[in-house]
Amino acid sequence: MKNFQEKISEVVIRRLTDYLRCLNYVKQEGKTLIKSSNISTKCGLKSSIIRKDLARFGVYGIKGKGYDIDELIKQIGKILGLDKTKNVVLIGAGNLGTAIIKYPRIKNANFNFIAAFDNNSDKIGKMINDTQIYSIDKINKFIKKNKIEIVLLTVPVSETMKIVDSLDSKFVKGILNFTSVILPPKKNNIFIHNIDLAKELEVLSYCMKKCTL
Amino acid sequence: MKNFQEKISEVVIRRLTDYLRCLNYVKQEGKTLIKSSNISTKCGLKSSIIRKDLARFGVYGIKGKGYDIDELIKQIGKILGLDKTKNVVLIGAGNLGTAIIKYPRIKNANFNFIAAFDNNSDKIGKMINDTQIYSIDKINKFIKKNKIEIVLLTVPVSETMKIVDSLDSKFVKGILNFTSVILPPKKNNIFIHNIDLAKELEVLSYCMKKCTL
DNA sequence: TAGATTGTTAATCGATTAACAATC
DNA sequence: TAGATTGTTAATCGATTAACAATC
Repeated sequence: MKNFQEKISEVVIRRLTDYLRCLNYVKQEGKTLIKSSNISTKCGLKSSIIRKDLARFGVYGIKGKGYDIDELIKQIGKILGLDKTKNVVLIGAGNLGTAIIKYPRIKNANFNFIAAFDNNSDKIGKMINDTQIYSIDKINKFIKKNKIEIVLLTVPVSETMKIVDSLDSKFVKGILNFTSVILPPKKNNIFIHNIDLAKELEVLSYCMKKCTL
Repeated sequence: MKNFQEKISEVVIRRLTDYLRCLNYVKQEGKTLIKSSNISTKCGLKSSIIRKDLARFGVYGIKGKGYDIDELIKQIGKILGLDKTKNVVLIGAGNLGTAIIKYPRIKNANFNFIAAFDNNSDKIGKMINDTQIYSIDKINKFIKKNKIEIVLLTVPVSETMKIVDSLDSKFVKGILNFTSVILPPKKNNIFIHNIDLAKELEVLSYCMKKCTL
């Protein structure tokens, strides 16, 4: 794999995750080689951009044959940083938080929920799958002890800012924010990605409308 | 507003939803005018692209002053098709489905969950907020009667394909798919948007990694 | 009028595509 | 070797930006 300094845009990374999903699917069918044109059909992209994306990271196939599926999965995983298990914690063990912990694909992607936090005393001490719920007071102690870099935020709007500002940025490097509060892309040197469920509904709505114009 | 035939890309629409969120926020503060440079700071974009996006839809401001906030909210809402309340139904009243119905911003965006469907007899007949849960057997009858165009899908992986294929495409025009199953962007003439929670975690993970290279 | 911010242009930048020589 | 698919180029396409004349 190339030791790239080149700037890679987020769209490329998003495509890479699509390739990975496609590859895992095809692997299950028992195949060992895959053509770029095959990934192309499954992902709804042109085959040339797939070859280009891969070559950009120094990932190559076999001319006349295609790509080795296992090798490709391994390489893309490495690019995305999925080769090592990452411990993450969840703050807010409500419906959304519970759903995320149970979300099937997250475990496959090598993310491990080692703890959840909530301020509801009825929930503290309980489990969601294999993940225990702790009091939110313990959050920074836990983060420090376990060197947690990624936090998923699924708390009510009213709690969001307070919690974000309280997180120890010596350890936390990324927040996935599912609350309706729009946070800046970077704060206290922590990367923040906002996921806005309403936005997706708005975009879908527009796409449907555009079609009938 | 311009009667555009021009092709608008999805990135523009996503920005528009950001503007809308920003505008609603600023409106609460009691302001009536907003400068593009102001939206720009809040959304992390260049001011020129904001003016360009708006002008593309024939939405104009006042030179030397800025944009009228109320007018802008109205116009963007119209572009996105949020001016009329849209009835939507949810299939799968588990944790994720429940969380989505309770998601605060969705109501503001003029989407109305008029029903939820599930196959668990313990849930059927119960309510989530103001939304009643019905047996999934009744889904197509309900869709037909209420002319439902948008379906949110939060069912287990194993159920997904069966349900998608069963939906009456004479009425349903869009599916927001939260399951881990990746569906094609269009099927039976229904627009499908996939929301993959694991993907977002992968992308965040890469962004963090890139930064420390 | 003077000051400010828009609307629009032209330049730049980056991403996608088609095509084909290279080669398994 | 013949057939197939890659890796890469050059062309195209579209999106972003800086700059400034227009004008409230």
